[in-house]
Amino acid sequence: MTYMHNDSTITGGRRPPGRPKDMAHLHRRREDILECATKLFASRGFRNTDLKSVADQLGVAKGTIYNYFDTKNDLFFACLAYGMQRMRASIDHETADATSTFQLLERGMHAYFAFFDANPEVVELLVQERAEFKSRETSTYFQHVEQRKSRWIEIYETLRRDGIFRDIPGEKIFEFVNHQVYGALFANYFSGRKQSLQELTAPILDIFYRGVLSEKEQIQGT
Amino acid sequence: MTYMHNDSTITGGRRPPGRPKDMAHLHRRREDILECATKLFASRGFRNTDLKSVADQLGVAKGTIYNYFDTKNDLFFACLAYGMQRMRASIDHETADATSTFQLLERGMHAYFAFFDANPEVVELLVQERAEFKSRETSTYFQHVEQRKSRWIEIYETLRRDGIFRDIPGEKIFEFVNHQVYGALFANYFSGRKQSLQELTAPILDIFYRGVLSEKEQIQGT
Amino acid sequence: MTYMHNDSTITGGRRPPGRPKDMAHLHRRREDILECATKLFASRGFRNTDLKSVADQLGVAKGTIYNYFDTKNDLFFACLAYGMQRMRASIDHETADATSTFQLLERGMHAYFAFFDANPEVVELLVQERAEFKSRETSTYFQHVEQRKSRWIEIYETLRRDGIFRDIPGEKIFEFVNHQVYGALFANYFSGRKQSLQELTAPILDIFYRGVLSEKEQIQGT
Amino acid sequence: MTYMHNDSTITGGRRPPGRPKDMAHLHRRREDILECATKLFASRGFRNTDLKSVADQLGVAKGTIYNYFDTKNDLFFACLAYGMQRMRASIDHETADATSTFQLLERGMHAYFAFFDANPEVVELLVQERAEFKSRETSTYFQHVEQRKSRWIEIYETLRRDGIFRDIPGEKIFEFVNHQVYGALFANYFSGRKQSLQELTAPILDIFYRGVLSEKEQIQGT
DNA sequence: AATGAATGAGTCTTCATTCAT
DNA sequence: AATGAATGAAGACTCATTCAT
Repeated sequence: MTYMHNDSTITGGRRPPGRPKDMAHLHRRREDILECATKLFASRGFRNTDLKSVADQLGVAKGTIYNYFDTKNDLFFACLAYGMQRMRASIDHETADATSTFQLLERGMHAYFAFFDANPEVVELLVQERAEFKSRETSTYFQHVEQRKSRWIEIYETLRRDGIFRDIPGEKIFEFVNHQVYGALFANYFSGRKQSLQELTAPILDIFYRGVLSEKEQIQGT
Repeated sequence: MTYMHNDSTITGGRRPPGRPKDMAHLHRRREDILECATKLFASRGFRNTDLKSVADQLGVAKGTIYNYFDTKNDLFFACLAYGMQRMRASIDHETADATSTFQLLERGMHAYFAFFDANPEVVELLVQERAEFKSRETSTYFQHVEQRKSRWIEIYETLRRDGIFRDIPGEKIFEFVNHQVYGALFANYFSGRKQSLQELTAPILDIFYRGVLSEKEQIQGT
Repeated sequence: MTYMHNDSTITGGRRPPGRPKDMAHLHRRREDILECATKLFASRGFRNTDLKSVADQLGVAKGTIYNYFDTKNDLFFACLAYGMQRMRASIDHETADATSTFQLLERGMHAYFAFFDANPEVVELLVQERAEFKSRETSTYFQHVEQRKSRWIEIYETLRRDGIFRDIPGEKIFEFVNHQVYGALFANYFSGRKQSLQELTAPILDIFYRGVLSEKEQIQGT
Repeated sequence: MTYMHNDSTITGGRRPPGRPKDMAHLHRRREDILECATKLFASRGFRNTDLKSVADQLGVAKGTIYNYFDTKNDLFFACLAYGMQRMRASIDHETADATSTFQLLERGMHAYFAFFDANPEVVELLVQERAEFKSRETSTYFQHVEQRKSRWIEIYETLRRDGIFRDIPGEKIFEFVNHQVYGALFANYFSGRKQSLQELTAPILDIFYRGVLSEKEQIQGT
């Protein structure tokens, strides 16, 4: 049942003339193109990838890609959006049933790292975006960050009010965490070492919660 | 037209007899090209910057650039090296007379941030490098990081041995700090907000040393 | 969506039994395509009109057009032929019952101008033909002219023999008239002024018959 | 003396560095391109001429053309302007020392026809312009016509005031003449017959001045 | 050393045409 | 008969690089 015919026996109306559209096929092909293009953009860079090579890789003609995306730029932005959407879905899914704030933070960070461990191309796409499209005021990634920002700040402020966190503005904490995961992400893929990010979750949270100073020093430092 | 320097103000002395072979001029022009190219590569991106525009901006012919650099790629890598060299010099200068480990860490981070506050183009160059030259195994920046790595790890290990730092491997700490400053750097310039990085030094170190948990919580957590 | 005609209003009668083989529909659709294509070719130019836009305008798929015309070129030539045929029909109709030579000339010129006042697209088609299909030895329009030529020359020769026209070869007169109407036609539409051509009939004939010189001068000039 | 060096012995100033510009060469090459492109645009049509073929014909690389003209459209308009400029120069030259109005009219018409006899490509360019660039409100040719219009109308009005021409508005006469020459021009080249236009001058003026009706008829018609 | 005209390989994009359904 | 996704040849334009002067 891969075909989605207009079933005249159900609609009772007249069947439109001509070959019916195979929506499933269209949708699948669109995603094939996105996935293939994402991989090539990521591995060679946006400017070093010509659509001919995307088409070749897919086993279709160059013109076919233009049936799905108007320009090379459009295709790129669609890849970006597709990647970010998958990232959000992945994180949301993993954090959906967290029962405590600490669990939420841990699962969120873990899901974030896990996603990029599994989809390193998406990081490359973010880099490509900033490299090629300087005119765009904010990057796609930061639009995502801004969306989540207030929610996290609220969480941190609550922990602070409850005496669980020290007296540090929620925004500062957010920034700290944000920089840490962002730095881990980019450092890892920029450096060319393809080590696991997920494993960083525990050590990061340890230092984040307790700092590096020994108990003795912390007391003295007060 | 800014490249017509009065060389005597630089050499300060009389011209030697015979054919001058004006090395100062050559050197100065080389740097002019590097600075101009850096700005353009940073603001428009490597691929969106053609050498004609670099030449125009300098008030020089395109061919002249080829007298100083063999290819566009070479020019780019020279810009990168020039930027990194200035970064190293700047940090080294600021940290030269630190009297304690804590001071070294603070001054180092501050100098690092201060440099990029003053030279944001260099960050862009690092991004451009990863975007365009995927083949290069490690980025210029990470070559720098690797150079300094062992020195910092040693410092952290000493602090750990002396009971000043908790029992965390020096490498983990190094990674944490590294990710933090790297994340701050990129997050700031990627996001398009051109806020000051220097101001981050204190809050970062505060959390880095003491963590976010309140005293009460830290004891309970033990 | 204007192509869905109620065929019964055209045939006026009941559908014959058996497979209808709806010829009227086919014929009507062919003309719809011709009219739509004519308009687009005329307003955008042959090369700037893609068949997709013709199909879109008709509310039909691109492939449908290929059921009626083999190639884009064929479609264009069919538009041209359709326009010329309508022109001939229009002129023939208007001049059918002329009772004198002078009336024939006047009505013919008027009908000619009236047709192009009402169907300016046809002029554009003639221009497009010469612009794109240089290889064709003679243009469609001149095939038409050649057809009528001998008839007019005969008329002019008769008037000359009868002493009504001066002693000028019929061919020269034909050429003069031809150039005048042709020039008026193109000048008008090329210039972008969409003024009425019909109104030119009287002033043209006046000068054509009597010249511009005053009586006194004509006598002197003899 | 084909080179135009900056002669330091004359200017007394410093010679600018680098290879001096050879203005004569640049100018000559520009014209070579214009002439070659004009011929190809005229013989194949604008859309059927790719710049590669222009370059090949000239024995230069495609890129060279782009050093002289920014786009294919620009090149086309430059060809058009170049042709019109030569036309104006030619007519002006031939009519410069006309001693009477009649002589001016005759020489003007003759020069006009002679130019297009010698440069039929220019007509084709005018056709191409209307075929491809419909958006342009008025064609290059009609801009020329408008420029000359008032001058001719004045001449016709004077002849009318002096009783040499009949009582016909100068504008009507201008239009008549304009249509006649324009029609002759286009009819000739559209028809594919490459007959001489110059020879039309006399018969045209004959009918224009005296009309086709015999003396007898003219008197009766009054 | 400096100049800048010339080069031509490399790419994006368009669109007439085909054909399976 | 109608549909519209797929095709791929064609062509405009860019720009790093060369080299004669």
